[in-house]
Amino acid sequence: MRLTTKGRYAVTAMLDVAYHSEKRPVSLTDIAKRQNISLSYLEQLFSRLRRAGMVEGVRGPGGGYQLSRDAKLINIADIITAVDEPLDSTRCGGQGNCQNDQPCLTHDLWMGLSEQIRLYLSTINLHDLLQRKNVRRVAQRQDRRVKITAVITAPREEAGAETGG
Amino acid sequence: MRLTTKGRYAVTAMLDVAYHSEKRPVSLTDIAKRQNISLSYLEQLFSRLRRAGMVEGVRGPGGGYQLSRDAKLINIADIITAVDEPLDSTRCGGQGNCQNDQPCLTHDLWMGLSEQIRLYLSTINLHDLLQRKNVRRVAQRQDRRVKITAVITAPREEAGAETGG
DNA sequence: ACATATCCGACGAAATTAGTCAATTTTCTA
DNA sequence: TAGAAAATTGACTAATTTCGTCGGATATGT
Repeated sequence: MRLTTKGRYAVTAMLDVAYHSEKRPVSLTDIAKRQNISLSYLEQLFSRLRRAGMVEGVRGPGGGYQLSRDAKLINIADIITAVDEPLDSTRCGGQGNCQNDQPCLTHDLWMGLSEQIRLYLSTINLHDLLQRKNVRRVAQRQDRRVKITAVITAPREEAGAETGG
Repeated sequence: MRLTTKGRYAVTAMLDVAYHSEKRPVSLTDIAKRQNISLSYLEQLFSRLRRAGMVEGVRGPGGGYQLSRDAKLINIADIITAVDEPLDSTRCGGQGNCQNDQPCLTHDLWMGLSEQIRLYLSTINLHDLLQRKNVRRVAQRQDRRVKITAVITAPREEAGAETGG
């Protein structure tokens, strides 16, 4: 279980989808604005998330992504492993070939740690996260800051007060 | 608490010191051979470990490094934080400035995870690790494979069978 | 004196991560 | 049917980190 910013972005984006996709799919453009992640990078991430069966893409205007199953059934560990390359074998992680085809001195230690992390993150699912007060507060702040493109054919409005907080 | 190969190398090297330094200091050259870590990289790591007060360097022939306190009093979390830059502030780790001076959506989640990892690694010290059967077995295998420079003025021996496994 | 070995800092290559760009396909709406 | 919205794909680039090298300086045992 590797921990990189890639995985963190993925979890953040999935949380955004879980929070906003009850009525309609969530476009990556909206996620990009709210979460300050580049659209192109989100495309990469959701390509993997989709192939991992965690989200479904809906094409065309008004489309976007939505969870492919209940938020309670998607835990954080799943999301992270979905977007990170499974290069457990190259590093000391997978097999015990860390030192000339033999396990290195601390092989078991890192295996145990990896398992600990996985266990911890497996206990947390998207639904749980959304219940947390801090998460909801941040999500509401983001919604206020960013005018999304929810109404499809709405006339272009001059959204004032962009710079303010 | 970041987890990189740097930290893994440091823990491995410290474990090597703990295992071998009961009688005399352990030279970085020996660690390099046993653990397959480059001497120059070890110098970097031990520079930090020394400044963190975990090891003491002994100069001159027969010198090397030894633990500065009992192996029971050195835990894994300490070692890793000693060699890794404390760039918690730049990443989402330290303050809550992950998104425009505000905490990002998953800030608390990563803080909690970080704490979990730290707690887990704090419970393991070098002495504990050395008691593990797998660790001892690997250490003994390494000792057989590598002829160390224990005897200072020993005549140079042609150590054969280098390419094999 | 000399060899061993820590100590120190700067440098550079290789690997990995993060992010961009360009193009295609699908689907909705008019 | 045209046009726009949006997913989908893959190659490419930039930035960062890791890993390792080099050249020295200092200390110390024989």
